Amino acid sequence: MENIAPDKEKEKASLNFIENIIEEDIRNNKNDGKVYTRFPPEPNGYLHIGHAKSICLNFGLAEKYNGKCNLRFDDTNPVKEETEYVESIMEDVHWLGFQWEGEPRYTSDYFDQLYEWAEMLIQKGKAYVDDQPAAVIAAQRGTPTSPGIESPYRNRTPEENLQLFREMRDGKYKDGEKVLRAKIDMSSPNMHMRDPVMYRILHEAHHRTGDKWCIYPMYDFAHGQSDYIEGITHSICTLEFEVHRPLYDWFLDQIATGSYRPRQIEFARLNLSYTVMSKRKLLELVEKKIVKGWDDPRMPTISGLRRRGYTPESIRNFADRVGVAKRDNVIDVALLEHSVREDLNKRARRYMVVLDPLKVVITNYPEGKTEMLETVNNPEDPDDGTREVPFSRELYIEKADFMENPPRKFFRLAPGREVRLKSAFIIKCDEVIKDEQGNITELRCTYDPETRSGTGAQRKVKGTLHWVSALHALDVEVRLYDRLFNDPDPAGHKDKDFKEFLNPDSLKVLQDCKAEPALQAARPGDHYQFQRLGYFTVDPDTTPGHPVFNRTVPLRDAWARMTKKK
RNA sequence: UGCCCCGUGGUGUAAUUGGCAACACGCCUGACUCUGGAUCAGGAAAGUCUAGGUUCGAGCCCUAGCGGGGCAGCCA
Repeated sequence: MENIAPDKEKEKASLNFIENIIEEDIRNNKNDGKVYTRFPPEPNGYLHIGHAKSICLNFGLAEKYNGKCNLRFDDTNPVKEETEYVESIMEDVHWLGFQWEGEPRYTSDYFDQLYEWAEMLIQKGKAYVDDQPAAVIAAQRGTPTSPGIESPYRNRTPEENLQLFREMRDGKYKDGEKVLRAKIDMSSPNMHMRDPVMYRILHEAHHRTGDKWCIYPMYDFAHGQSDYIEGITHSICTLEFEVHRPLYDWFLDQIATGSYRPRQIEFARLNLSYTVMSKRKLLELVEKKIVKGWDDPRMPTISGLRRRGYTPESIRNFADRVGVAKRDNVIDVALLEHSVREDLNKRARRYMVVLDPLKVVITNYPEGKTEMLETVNNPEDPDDGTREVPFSRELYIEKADFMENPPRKFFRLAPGREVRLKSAFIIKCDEVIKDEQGNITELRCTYDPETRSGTGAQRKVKGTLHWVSALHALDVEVRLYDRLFNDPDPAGHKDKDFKEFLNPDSLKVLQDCKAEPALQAARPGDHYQFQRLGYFTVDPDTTPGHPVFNRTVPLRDAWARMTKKK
């Protein structure tokens, strides 16, 4: 009775600060105790791992609290937005494993309503049309440490404002000639309250509304209202919007009729070491052809990670582990890498592929003979069965698995030494063949027929190598990726451009790799572990006669760590 | 020299809301292994930015500093 499972009690995981807020809101029956979130990207670029954190957060919270989550495209700026991006965003959210409530929403769907609210504010004397150019308005806004001054147009009558605003809408003015501003407080300590712009003139076709509008609402006059229209209860965004919150609330107070209010909550965006995360910088990498596209496997975009071989599960686990808080952070890429290894270790089949081949001839093995050896598909998953791999007289092993003068603790092949060939036999190196320049071109070995795998052979050797039968080998291309930047924080240097830290060796293409024949069946998106090397996935560049693999992440490598230390 | 936010091992996140710092990654040992992977066992690593205060007791509360970040788009 005294020691009954105290552990079970502790199992309730601790909550992050947003969950604490939500649970308190539920306890207080705020907004009828409902939880409704949304993921609101602007369709002006591809989603990256930072968005993945936000997606997991918003959709995850909805799931956890039996709520709903919308996907909403925040498309208030037609000059930057495109349908291409809308599509990639939907694909990425789905791929991560989430389904939004109903149809995707668009802020542009609310343009009529927003316009009505704008007229309402004008009539209430809380908004006015300003004729001044942008530079003048900016100057009048003051600075963070000094108050602004009021526009000479600030006290136009509602009637005049209404007429001017309608003329703006009707296309009577050119871009920049007039704006609609909220009449709040030019001396507010919060810059965003100094009569913020609500509408600007933009004679620009919108990807959804076409030419219907030539005035478009600003973010601040659209976001909270969109939340309100959709019944969002918890509007989660990143820290830089913290100072916008009073304005978010101010606009809502102008338009809301009942007691329902969405609540904005800010959290710290994700930063990853050895990469950049801003859309602007990622765009630059794409436009300057430093990478091959948004889905280049070196990019931190969701599409890049997908092509690199990351799984949705691994990214969701990563997002969980990263946590949610308000302090600035830089997550070690090692955590992301750990998340894929963990996932793929359980699921990926093991295959043998030699990246940098060295020929081995088994001199005591009959010429022309082939035997099929059974091997386990995945030792972590006994249900995944076995397959056969062909063995013959001539094989390839990894160049790095042989050394003529091996250091201590080198468990691989060397003159006179023995190793086990995975799922096959123990072989011994008898002779090293070299060309005139002294390069090793071939190894002559003998095998011990008594040591065939699976026969209960008792002999043990320290090393086990992967190998491929030369006769049966499939030629494949393998792309090895490394971090895109050499610096942990490439964007964090005051007077240096982030591109100065590009890693020149971030991509290495190997053309003559030798794979076991079973890999013939590999299809784009399949995940494999190449025995002793790492996890690899099939690239969409694959064509029938030419398989292409991307290395997702290498295996942890104790030997590499040992040698690096020296 | 205004306003807002933040400050816990190398990194990130916790600490039953005031009870004497935990989890994960990374790192180091060792065991095991037909992957130098995985797994298993163990270890080093913060005394919670600083200084005061309240309290029997403070990472949690108060005060003052210090440090980091954000805010002056007709971007989001």
